[in-house]
Amino acid sequence: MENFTDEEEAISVDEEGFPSLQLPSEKDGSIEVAEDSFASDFYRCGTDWSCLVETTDKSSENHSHHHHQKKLKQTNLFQMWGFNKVEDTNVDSTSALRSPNEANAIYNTKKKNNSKRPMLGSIHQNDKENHNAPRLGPAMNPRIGDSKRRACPFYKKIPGTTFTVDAFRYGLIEGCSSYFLSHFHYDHYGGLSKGWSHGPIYCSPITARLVRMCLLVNPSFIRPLELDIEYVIEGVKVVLLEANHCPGATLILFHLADGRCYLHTGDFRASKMMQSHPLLANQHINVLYLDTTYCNPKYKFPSKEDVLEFVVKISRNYIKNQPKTLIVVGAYSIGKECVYLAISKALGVKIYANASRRRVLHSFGWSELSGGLCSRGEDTPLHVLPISSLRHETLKKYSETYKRQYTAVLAFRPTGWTYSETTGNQLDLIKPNSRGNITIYGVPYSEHSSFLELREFVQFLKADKIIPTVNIGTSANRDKMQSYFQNWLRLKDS
DNA sequence: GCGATCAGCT
DNA sequence: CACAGCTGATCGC
Repeated sequence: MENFTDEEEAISVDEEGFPSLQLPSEKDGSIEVAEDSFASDFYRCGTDWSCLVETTDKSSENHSHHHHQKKLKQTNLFQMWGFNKVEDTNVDSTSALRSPNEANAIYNTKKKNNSKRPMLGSIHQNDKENHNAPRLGPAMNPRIGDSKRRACPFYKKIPGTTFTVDAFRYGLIEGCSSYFLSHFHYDHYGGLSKGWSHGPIYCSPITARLVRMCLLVNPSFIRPLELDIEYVIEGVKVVLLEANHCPGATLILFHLADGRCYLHTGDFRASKMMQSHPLLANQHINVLYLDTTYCNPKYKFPSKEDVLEFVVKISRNYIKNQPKTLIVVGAYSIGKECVYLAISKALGVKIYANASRRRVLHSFGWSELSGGLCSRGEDTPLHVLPISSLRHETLKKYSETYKRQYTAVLAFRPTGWTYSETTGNQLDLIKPNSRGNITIYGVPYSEHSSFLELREFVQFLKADKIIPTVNIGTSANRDKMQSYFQNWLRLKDS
């Protein structure tokens, strides 16, 4: 995922998504720092971004620099970049006029699968970066000139190339001739639709199929790349690697002609397998664009295998005690298939999913999964439902349909993580939410790296520079993450 | 009228 | 908390 949640001080940026440089021009009034020199300075520096302060600007960081060093490093840096508090005079004037959204969605029984919605109900309509971070101000959400369109943020652009990653919601990006898509989740493909015409889209074969099937993008723009194969695109060697996230998700490795090497993780869950991958094992990485979703020590969760084992164990127990139990697994779009597949295999039952979901699941070309699907809910006690319907009321209503066959409902909500200080790694401490004959388990089946997995990956890769791509909405978060990276690499080296 | 985008919410 | 959206309202065309 990629989102910004916290508030951010208002910051100004240029049209490239780089923070705008508004240096006090005491020399001659003209700012001579060209955009690319700024960009290259940015990318040249290591994980210690503060080196930019010294090399580029000395005037704006003179006072109180020495005592609060740690705290002010990035603050000063961002100040240097023009990340100053500025008045947000450019507020979208129309937004103030909009009537407040009453959001009174009590019970909407209207059916919604009849329209041309691409896949599991409606899948492309909203935009997380937009609404979760509108107060980022123009910072990471820059707008181009007066228009309402945001500019592509700098960390989605691969320096030294004409490539961007997961940057479809910015219209035509100047200087971008190839658009990479790391995986098929809304917050990454947002902006892609039938009318896309801004350039070729490079992605894995599975993602390519989904882009065509679900978004109806013109196939002439879709360029599937096999995993683990080196392609040369505009003089840059590119390889997609398995990301261990959702089906079709990839890491993207860029080998520039000048020898520089960049790795973009998209969304991923770091694993030991990645460390033995021949293309990563002995590869010096200059810049790592890192999925930092759980880059905080409070996020400790078990391996996928442990969670699957737990889910299977619970399912078996329920069936044993209550043979007439309907098992429901929640899922949104793609991802977490293993949860219901594991139950299906353990209990020897088929998996029911609605037609649109089946279409998507079949498109993976994963025969084990395809073979386990069935199209009639009456034929199996294992159902996949949208995660939004995993609530007591909804499940109760749903089970009414099958009341002849089932007297109880056991539901699993693989929420990525279920936070509980005490639970931690110990799955057995997970308490289900039960009401009547409906039981809902939240299980920490994550498709992002845990804090420790992230640390291990970073220490393995030893990239010169790390650019986090998630939770970067506040300078406090950015500072915190950079200091983790520094510690991880310092302790490892010395 | 349609697709895209918005705020609010989970 | 924050996963990866969902929903209804509104905007631009």
